[in-house]
Amino acid sequence: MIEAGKPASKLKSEALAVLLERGLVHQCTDIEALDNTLSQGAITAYAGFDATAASLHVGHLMPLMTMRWLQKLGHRPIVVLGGGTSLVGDPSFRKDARPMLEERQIAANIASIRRSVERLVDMDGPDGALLVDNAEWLNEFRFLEFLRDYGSQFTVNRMMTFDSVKSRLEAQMPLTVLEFCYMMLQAVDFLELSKRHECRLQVGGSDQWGNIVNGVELGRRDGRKLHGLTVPLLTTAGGSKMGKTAAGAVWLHPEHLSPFGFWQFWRNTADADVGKFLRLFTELPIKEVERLSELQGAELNEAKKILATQVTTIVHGPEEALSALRQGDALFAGEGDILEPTHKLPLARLAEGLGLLELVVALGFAGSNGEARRLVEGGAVRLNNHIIDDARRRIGTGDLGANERLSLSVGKRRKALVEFE
RNA sequence: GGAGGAGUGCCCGAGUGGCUAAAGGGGACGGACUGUAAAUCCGUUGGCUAUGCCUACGUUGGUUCGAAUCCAACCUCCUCCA
Repeated sequence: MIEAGKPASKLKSEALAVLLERGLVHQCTDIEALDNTLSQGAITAYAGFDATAASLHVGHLMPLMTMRWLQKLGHRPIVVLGGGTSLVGDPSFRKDARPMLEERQIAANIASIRRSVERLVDMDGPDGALLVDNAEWLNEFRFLEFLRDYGSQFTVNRMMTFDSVKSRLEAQMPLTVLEFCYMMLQAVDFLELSKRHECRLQVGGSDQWGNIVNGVELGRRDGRKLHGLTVPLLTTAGGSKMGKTAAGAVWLHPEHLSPFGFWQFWRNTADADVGKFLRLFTELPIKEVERLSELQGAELNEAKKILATQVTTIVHGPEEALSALRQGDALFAGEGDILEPTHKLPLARLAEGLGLLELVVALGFAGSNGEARRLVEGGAVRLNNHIIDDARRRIGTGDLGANERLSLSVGKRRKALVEFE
């Protein structure tokens, strides 16, 4: 296995050297072969994402950053949104028997996700990044045809050797045919992309390893030399899976999480994670990353601000990042207020009479009235900078400050400026 | 195929008829302390139009004034034997 973050002086390709240096490489099907391929000229690489939600989240950022680096170094990224595979539904939570998504919903999700992807990779021009939906080809297959063309290329014997399958079987857990076949679909994706766009590299999370390897092998049987690369599974210094907060996932789409909220997430990084995150999620030179990581004590806070601003710039753009930085400073330097509205609500709602609890829930700071009530009774909620501990408090037009706004905070870190219009 | 054991809240796990919205721990959130960090300490941790009501201990029925707890069937997992 390759050690992430170690300098890779023996490598011929700049791209691989950078990815290794950044800590974006976990496993590779054949590192030397990939190095050769990358050093011989521009190639096309792809990373696939589920279209089950309307936004990607920070967990998707590592493969996306990998795509971004590859593009920066002259290669062409393809982002595949799994319109076809999402239709089948992720089978791993089978107990819920949740309804499989409808095509219309998936199409809406894809449109929404596209906007985030456009920021991370450059999709302009004939050599720009591509965004494709695997439903394009997966929907076209007919069952018998699929079995004959691809089913014949896979042996159950081989598929059983994959950890994802083996661990299930060893634990005597049920593994449905659907799940079992999922890796075939992903393998076919890789082959199709190879045929259609000369794609030669697939990048994914480490849980995708088996699926990726299957694609590489399917390609080989078709006379194609394909490569697979996985990014590490990212955990925080606290050992938990990264990217979840009280409010849920840290979304990339501004409608799901405001750029300021996004900035705050990075600003609150634990000391121990700062260096790792700067390396993985920013494009600062490694020397600068090292300098920043070595800051001690309270000085590290500056590094955290730089981290937050850099990542926010990549995901939301420089204006949003600067504005978030300013807001953070204003808010935490003193008794400052939020500068820009973070939420908008119709004025009519206020006229109808709006309960404080209702407002806290509407802003996403609590999942239910009960939770909001506990926060209020615990003295965590401030309205216009005054603690309100009366859960029955109602908000009226009299609470509005300048510009029809009011500020509301929950705890020290979650703040909103609500504009009524 | 046979025998036995298990399924509890976000996770782990106690509970074998009323005192159980369910011990304890983890996580998460809030408070204190700090540097918007960590560690530590304290509090909270099903929902609601709320001194009440509803939902919840694998599923569906049953016994009982009363069930997570007893019974039956089913589903799933584990262990041992074949």
